Amino acid sequence: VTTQHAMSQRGAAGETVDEAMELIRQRGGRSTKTRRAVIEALVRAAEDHRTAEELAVEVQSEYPSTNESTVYRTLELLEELGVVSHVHLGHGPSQWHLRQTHPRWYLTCATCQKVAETAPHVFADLVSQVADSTGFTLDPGHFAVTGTCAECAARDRESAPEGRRT
Amino acid sequence: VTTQHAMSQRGAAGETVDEAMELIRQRGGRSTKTRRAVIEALVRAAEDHRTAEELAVEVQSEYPSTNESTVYRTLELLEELGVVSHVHLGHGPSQWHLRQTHPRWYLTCATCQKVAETAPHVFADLVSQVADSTGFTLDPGHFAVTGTCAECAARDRESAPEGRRT
DNA sequence: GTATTTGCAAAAGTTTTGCCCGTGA
DNA sequence: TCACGGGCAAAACTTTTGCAAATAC
Repeated sequence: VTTQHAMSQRGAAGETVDEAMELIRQRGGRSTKTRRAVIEALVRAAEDHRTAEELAVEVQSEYPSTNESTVYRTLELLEELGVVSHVHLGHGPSQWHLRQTHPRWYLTCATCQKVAETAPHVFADLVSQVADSTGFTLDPGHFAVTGTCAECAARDRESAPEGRRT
Repeated sequence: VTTQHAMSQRGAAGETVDEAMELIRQRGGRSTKTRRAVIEALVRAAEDHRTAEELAVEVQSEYPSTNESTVYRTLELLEELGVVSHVHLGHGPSQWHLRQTHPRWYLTCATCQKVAETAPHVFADLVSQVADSTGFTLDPGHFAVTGTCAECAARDRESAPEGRRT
């Protein structure tokens, strides 16, 4: 799930953190070590995702008393500020990441749980067609689209061409 | 969320139920009143969705002692048999329905929770492009795609053109 | 100094599991 | 008969909430 061009979110890594803290302050919030540590952990994750629990563990390595509920509250705040987003990749917990400048679609294999991302242009026509026919503006990255990856499809084709599990 | 052509799943309503019970028996399972009642409730739901809890309430009106865990176990069994599917329309509980012969995509408005369905042809190009570029066979109906409906987009445009909530 | 954040503990919401009795074939 | 299914209670898992103590400004 990791790709290239790691942290070109909005300048260098440190900038992202400082800008986020600045946004919090502008909004009347306070700049705390825990909040900064959560953002830093997400910057380190780069193009990867992290669950709230994983972030809590990471933050705790620096500030051991950090509670998971604080991480949840911080993520909620950062999401309101547009700094982070969460995506549902499957049946497990939400996955968090810095908000991307280029939205993407996530595909998860219903059989092996592998996650693939797709280039935005693949969806461009779809987005405009849906907008025209239904008035909906699609927000691609919030729920993954499930499917079956090439390998699992090949394997399934041999054994049981019946039923469908997810 | 209800549309026309109610129960043309595979023949008439009763047939669907009998066929499902037959599948259960073929597999070595037993034909019980509770299992039949769950399928009947889904047939009555037609094109609509039901949560496990809603199904439990409905079944309990006929068999009051029915437990929710039995409904979950029945749904799991029926899903393995390919009779029913569940879809995640948003952050709430799974939504269940008879497996459709025509798969569809669900769009949920992240702001007002409204659910729209789209004609499959809108996604046809997407499905083949994704297959070509990634090898994934998309299974459209398992996770809804979120977005913003026309009304909510209009309302948002007036007040806060900033941030993004979901 | 005081409003905001945090840790802690408990609860909420959905789904799963263990166990033992009841039921279908 | 006897393996399978169901009721019940408890647990698992993720997330939210209330409250008092700690912290930022």
